Amino acid sequence: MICQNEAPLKSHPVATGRHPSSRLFRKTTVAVPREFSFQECLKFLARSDKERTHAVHPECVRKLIKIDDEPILFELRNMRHGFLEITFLNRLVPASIRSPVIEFVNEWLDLDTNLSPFYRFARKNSLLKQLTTNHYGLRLIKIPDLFEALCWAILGQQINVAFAYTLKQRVVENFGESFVFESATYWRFPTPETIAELQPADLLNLQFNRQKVEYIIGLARLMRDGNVSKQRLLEMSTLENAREALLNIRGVGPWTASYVLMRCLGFRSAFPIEDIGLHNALQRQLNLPRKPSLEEIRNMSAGWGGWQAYVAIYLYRSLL
DNA sequence: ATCCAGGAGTCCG
DNA sequence: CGGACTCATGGA
Repeated sequence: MICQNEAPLKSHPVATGRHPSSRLFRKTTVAVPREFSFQECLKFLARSDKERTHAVHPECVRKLIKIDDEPILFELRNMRHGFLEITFLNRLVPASIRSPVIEFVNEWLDLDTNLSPFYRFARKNSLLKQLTTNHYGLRLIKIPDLFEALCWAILGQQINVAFAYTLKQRVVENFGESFVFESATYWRFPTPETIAELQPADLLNLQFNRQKVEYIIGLARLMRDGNVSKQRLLEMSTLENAREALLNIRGVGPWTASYVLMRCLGFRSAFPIEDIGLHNALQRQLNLPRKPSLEEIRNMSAGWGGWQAYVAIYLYRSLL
């Protein structure tokens, strides 16, 4: 019931008002690329029932974002025939908001990437062949918010993922911004400005250890003060330069840097090779008696044709 | 109970 | 520079 349309709606985009400049939209559409499966993306997004920065339902996903300092709650669903439908739930929006939302969706689900070369490449490699067959159409699902991506990686260091989601849920519900719609609450990850002002005890109470508290508050201050920004990282010409900049952040080591290069900054050749979850996934996919060594993985991944980040996402997916 | 978990910083030689 | 130690708690 949550995902049903409330009222009959005209074909998209639904506009009101007489003048083009004042048109308001309730819905819009996004074209999807080849090699795309909305259900595979939903499955990935639904990994944890403790995730609060989006809400997955059987046929759709809802997310709260902010555009021009305005909260925008939208719903994404499959339309078939190569389109996704975006419904603006909390208000009608002008084109000046519709465009950035479409842009956000494109980035979130990595819709601008042509996966045909990857899928052709994968046919020649038994591991990649089985991953792309089993999870056809899965995209590199991003965490577009740099602060959220870095915090999520830091939270995930050296603890099991289930507990990491518990910690993330607590941070979001204690310090994030929320919006209530139809008696459900939707959340945004807290801003650096908010976290930068916290006392260590605020996070220790949520069962963070002292290291993570120090890392996350320090990171929040760096970002609040403009010393670290997504734009600056994206302006760096190469993966190596962005990686160096990330490694300068206290609490960000090789794994976290690669993870964020992949999940937030969209570098398709980034690969968090130290990731225990990926080691387990590789062991299972390759039927190995033990986890592969770093050197074995380095050798394998060197042959993944610049699609390492996609391989990582498909490997994570294989664990669900 | 015991071991592991989608690591990173520090210290030591 | 490479290796050992510490952090610190939930899940299985």
